[in-house]
Amino acid sequence: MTDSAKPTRKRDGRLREDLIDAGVALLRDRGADGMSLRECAAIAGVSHASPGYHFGNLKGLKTAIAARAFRLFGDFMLEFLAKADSAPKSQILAISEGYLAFAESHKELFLFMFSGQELDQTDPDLSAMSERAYQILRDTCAPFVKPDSDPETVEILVWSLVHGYAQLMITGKISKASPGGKVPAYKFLLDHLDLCPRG
Amino acid sequence: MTDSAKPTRKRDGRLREDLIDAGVALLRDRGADGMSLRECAAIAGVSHASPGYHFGNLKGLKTAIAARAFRLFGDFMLEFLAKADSAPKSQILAISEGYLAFAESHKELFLFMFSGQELDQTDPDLSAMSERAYQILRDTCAPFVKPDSDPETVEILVWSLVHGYAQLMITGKISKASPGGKVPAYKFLLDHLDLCPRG
DNA sequence: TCCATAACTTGACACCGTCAAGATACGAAA
DNA sequence: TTTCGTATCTTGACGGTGTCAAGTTATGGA
Repeated sequence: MTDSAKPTRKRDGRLREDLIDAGVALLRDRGADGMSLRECAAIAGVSHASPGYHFGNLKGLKTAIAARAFRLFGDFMLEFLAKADSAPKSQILAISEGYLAFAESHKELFLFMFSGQELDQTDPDLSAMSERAYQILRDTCAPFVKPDSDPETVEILVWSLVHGYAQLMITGKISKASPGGKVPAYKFLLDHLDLCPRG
Repeated sequence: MTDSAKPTRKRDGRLREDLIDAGVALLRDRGADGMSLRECAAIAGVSHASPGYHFGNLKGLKTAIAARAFRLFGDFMLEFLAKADSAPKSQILAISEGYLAFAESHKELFLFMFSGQELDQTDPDLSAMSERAYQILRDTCAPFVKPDSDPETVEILVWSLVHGYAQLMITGKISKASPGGKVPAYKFLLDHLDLCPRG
């Protein structure tokens, strides 16, 4: 027997991923308001009520899309981390570069994730992927946390700066990029944070 | 004759404000997805197509709501500025307190403004009100801009920190408030910014 | 008095999310 | 091999939504 209640019919569970793919594509092409269960169904080539079966409701599909987005988001940061040297400051810069690269190359997803959409915050996939992303930040900030200090302070400092920069960047409010592009501009900002690794 | 094409009929232009009021109320009570042209019309006591006449389409109403929100947002910052002493650092803290007070007391509006909603960015009201809000930040940051430096650097630093903090605060991601509440916690963060007023 | 027009209504249309009910196909059981 | 249970998907319906066209009403000016 199969070892669990895994889907066994028709598309063998492939449809769920296809529907998320369709949702991501619609999000990219038409924005959050242009995505609908029925349009996703049409793109995936199934009937209009099929997404409802798999995701319960629109909120369910949006939650699945957000989970996928957070996974990709974490992947970006890990990828840049792996390419950087191990000095704490370099690592901070690396996750920031990953953060900004994701925001720029997946603008719609980035806005969607942080736009206060109605999502099912109890969904295990979504919470696992967003926890994972936050843990990457937490780990990278750890060397800067002073022994008897709250880790949250450093985390909020770094997160706020990079997130704010990303938001201003993708909404076009950062007009004049520094010579050398946006990452050098961000690095310049980062130098204004009072951060020093302990020990 | 009247001096322009000002509204002269029936509700004498009061309806437009009533519809925005209704939209703000719906936004507060049911979130962005719970607001509709038809529901606003019902609350204001007019027919379902009346909002379309005044705002063109849903995007138009959302734009008008965002403009109102930015005005209120600026008012908050100005109010806190007026109560603070004139030392540059105190002024920075004051607009930050206004920023955080607005985010906390008008959470739905705050999320709406910065959620990448489809808004008509060419709308004169919206751009005037968001420009005004940004100008308050700009003016307050001015004393910290070094003579041959880009003002944007300080502005992005301050804005990112307070905006990131606000976002984390209202989405419940800042768990343990410092003793004394959230503003002292923010002030503690602010001290980690490498800011010093020029001569 | 008449008229142009702003302000609003009515009615229609396509699209949407959601639900109930039916169809289908496959693994397991006999 | 036949039967059966169930996961998967379809069909059809419902009320709600944005938007448009056309009609109505009221008012200030000619």
